[in-house]
Amino acid sequence: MNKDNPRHEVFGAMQSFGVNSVMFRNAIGKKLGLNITDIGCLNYMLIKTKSTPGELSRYTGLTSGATTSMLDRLEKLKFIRRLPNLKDRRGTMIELLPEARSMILPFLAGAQAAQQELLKEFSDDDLEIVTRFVNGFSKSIQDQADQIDL
Amino acid sequence: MNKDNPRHEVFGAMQSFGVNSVMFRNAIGKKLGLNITDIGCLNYMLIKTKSTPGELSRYTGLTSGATTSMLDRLEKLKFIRRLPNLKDRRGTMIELLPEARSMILPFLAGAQAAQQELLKEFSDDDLEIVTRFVNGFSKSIQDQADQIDL
DNA sequence: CTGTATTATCAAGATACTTGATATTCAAGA
DNA sequence: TCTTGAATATCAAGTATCTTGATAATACAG
Repeated sequence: MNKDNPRHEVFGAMQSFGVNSVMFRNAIGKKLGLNITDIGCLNYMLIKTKSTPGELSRYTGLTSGATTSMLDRLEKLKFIRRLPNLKDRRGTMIELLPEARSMILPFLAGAQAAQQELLKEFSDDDLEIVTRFVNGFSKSIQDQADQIDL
Repeated sequence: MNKDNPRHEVFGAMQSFGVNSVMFRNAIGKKLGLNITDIGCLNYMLIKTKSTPGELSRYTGLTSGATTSMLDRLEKLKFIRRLPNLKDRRGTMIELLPEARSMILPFLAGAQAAQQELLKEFSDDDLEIVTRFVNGFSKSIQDQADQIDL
């Protein structure tokens, strides 16, 4: 394992990104007066828009009981709402409310602007390479997570 | 904002990676019988090897009091140890114990193997592009996090 | 249909977190 | 040097959150 080999720097970059992502959402959570669990859930909802308690339970690592009370908090705060799940009458659909989205987006604006600038430094071919790598890397840890859960 | 534009797929890939990272470390934490906070801390320590309570407090989003008791737990479980901070006698250095590392690494092995395979599909030039993009993206959210904290 | 699994919720008890106070040390300036 | 204000980590008390185990409703497989 040669650490001077540029082929290994990319792993470090991915790790740093993971760390910075966490610190980023924690910073937003603190501003909104939310605990770490709740802002983690909202971060996920911001990406997925719709989800279910079961899925959120798997993402957050919480038990189903804790997930219920997390959703109770977020519902009371008008960040999400529960809807009937038409595909499974036992279940519930969780929806991020538009007002919640507009409450969070301002915190992302600066980063998004910087990301648009970053994009200009790369060709379409470049970005195809990046996407392919990141998706591959992402899959490697997703497969491993599934393996561990089995 | 054209969603069919491949220039936007790369953002989705980064988001998915962030989500998968969280689920990955939660899966490992569950196997080790650790709570979400503690596995988050260990994940960070696995990257940094050495840290301080203050730094871990900023990463986890915990207050200093909660950080102290988190470190008490991890110290009792022999995952970390506290050492005197030679550069600041108020402070403490936190060190990941080698035994802890060897306890966690087996869970990463499968993913690391897949990542080595992935690496083969990319040239050095490709990887330089990926690294540059990921670092730039990482910086965009780090800067924004700093901005929010101020 | 019948039995088993899955989904989400609830209540009680266990765990972890926040707040505010404290002691120590640092860093800057008189 | 000596003083002052800030930063480090810890602790104890009170609060918030989480886990566990039980429950009801529905899905799904045989």
